[in-house]
Amino acid sequence: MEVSERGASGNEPTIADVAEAAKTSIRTVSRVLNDSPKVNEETRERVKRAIALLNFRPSPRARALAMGRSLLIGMLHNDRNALVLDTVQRGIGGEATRRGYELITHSVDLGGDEAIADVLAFARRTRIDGLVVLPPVSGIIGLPEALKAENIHAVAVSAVHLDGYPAVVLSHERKAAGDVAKYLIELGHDNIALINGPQDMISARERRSGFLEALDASGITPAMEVEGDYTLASGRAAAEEILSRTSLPTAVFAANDIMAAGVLKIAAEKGIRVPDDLSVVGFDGSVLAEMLIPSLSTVSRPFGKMAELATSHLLNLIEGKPLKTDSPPLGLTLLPSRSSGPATPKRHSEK
Amino acid sequence: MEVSERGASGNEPTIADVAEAAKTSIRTVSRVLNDSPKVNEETRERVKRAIALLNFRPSPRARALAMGRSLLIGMLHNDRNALVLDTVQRGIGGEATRRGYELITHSVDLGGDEAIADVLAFARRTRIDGLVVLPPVSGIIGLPEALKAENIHAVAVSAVHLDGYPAVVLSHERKAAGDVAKYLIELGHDNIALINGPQDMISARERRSGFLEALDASGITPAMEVEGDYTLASGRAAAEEILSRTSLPTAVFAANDIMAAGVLKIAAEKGIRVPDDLSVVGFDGSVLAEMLIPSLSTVSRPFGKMAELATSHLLNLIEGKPLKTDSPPLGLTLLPSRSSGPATPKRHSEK
DNA sequence: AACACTTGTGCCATCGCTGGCACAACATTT
DNA sequence: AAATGTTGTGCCAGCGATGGCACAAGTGTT
Repeated sequence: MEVSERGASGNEPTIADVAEAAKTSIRTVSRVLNDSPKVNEETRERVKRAIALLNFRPSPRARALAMGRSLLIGMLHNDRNALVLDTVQRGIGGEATRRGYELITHSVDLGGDEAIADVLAFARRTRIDGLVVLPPVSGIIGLPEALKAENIHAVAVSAVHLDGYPAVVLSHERKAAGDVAKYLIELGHDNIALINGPQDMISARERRSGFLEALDASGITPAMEVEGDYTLASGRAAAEEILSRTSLPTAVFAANDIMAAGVLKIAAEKGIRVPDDLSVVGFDGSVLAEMLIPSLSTVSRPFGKMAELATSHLLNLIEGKPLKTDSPPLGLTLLPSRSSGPATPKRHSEK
Repeated sequence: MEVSERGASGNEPTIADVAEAAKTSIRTVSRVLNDSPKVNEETRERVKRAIALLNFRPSPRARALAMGRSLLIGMLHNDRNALVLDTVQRGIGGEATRRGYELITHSVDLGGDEAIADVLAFARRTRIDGLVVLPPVSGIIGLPEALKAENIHAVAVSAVHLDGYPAVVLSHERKAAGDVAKYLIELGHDNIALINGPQDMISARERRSGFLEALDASGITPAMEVEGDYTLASGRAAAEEILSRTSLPTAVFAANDIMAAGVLKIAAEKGIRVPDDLSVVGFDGSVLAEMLIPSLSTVSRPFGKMAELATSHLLNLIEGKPLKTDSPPLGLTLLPSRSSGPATPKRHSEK
């Protein structure tokens, strides 16, 4: 009776109210909520009607406390430019919600040993059940071990397989970068400059070596290599360096779209026509690509799908279900656009 | 004793372990955790040492259950504000964490009546203590009333005061749009086209009327107005329409940076030089602005600060503290760049 | 010396749910 | 007819914290 009074007092209905309304016990209602098979069909229906009638939703906090889990997962990211964050967050959040979890995001400042401590503090404070680790955070060395030591489930998205994580959703950036090289070679380019990403990041190294290997397979040596840090300023600086020489390359591959944007800017300033005098290809497939002039040829990555897949793995891990990592790897796609074209002989060329 | 055994078994320490280690009661430890004044200084120190020794962190779930709150706040995002998501999330998350809350994100699809139902379902499901509502979601009509009916605290960020929300952090977009108009007028422009945002959105209406009022104050009538929907495609379409006429405007004001990017693209295609033949100004101050060619003149908004302020208000509301809405409104800043310049007489002009 | 405060502390119930176990009711085997 | 499943159901004890209340000890008042 006290129970019914509480329920009627304007607060949220509780499982006890449902039990009373369905004329059964709290335990049975709980079984219905958790899809336990040991419930009579008729009883189950009665309970479901009561739930619908009262518009009852179980308290996640109480469930979490009783189950010894938080029903919360975390996501680690670092994307100051936020070109993909929304998409990724939708992917993770959607899958999490579907399976009864909620998402807490945490942005990590890279660099320094503090990053790991920061992540651990976040995980302990929130008591999340698991963590989806996105690039470039997944590249932090020692993080999977630190997480394992604290018994925190984690699944990573990365360009290469990472030891330490129980599951990694791979983004075959090496291959995709090779595809870019082949594409440029087919267009007749053999005088190609690279603007690499920071080489302490795994994905940046992959993009570089994939590109170089493909060049090498055609017997081509890059005209020049410059390292940037994925920012616009570094793309501009690299382009200044590359485009100030007397002998210009006919193509530039920048390891991300933002640096490619820098190249386009410098080329425009110097009166170098893209793609007539210079082909430019980026990497990321970000929303930026089609906003640039000319539209940037780039490689699109299915971030959303990858994030969703990683989340699915993570939840299986948390719930002790088999990981089924047999799903085919998601491919990256070269999206040729207006910033790249056939190589043409130039005034400056030796030949 | 059972308690200590449990504590020693490798699990997280609980408040009972701390109480035992500090040779006091659970209740007193709880008081220390909650900064209750009724604790002897010496006892408090002893408890604090025990907490540090055991590396104890109270379980948010258990606290939440006992306090009848979730200690969670929600944030609604949408792909329309994808470019600022990271900044906004940092602002909200930082303030929330500082005050003992965590942030749960939820993406909302605009359009349709489902949006409101979706938000309510999210709020009920998660039992969040409050909601920070950002544009464009804050523009949904009827949302504050729906939230109030469900007793969900909410604070909005918006371009205009919104009835229904107990607190609104204002972004003076009307004034800022007026500043853009004055800026263009000072540069000598009097033949100006507008690409407005979708007029069912409050901020888009504010930007439009602020701009038009300032033009009017100088006795200028816009050469043309086209409505877009804040996407690149709509910016392109609008630009096609505006720049295909025989008499070109000398300046275009696009209601957001993405549409302005579309204008730059069409202008480039048509051989219209920016800023020599045409000045272009956007709105948002997004990362995009400096990546475009030429760098886009735009209006920057302090999203991060606004989000943080909104969060602070929200938490005060939740905790029953006074709202102190006396803080000075945060200003938007016109950032002139390379895409705008003095008006010059043109071949096509009548004059 | 008796009374009323103030200050600090601890016991117990409670938040809303799940897990373990007992057990009633009925069907199936020996 | 007794022994043994098989289902479905309910009771009770947690999960880890907070809130209300009682109360011991120290201080100040008549």
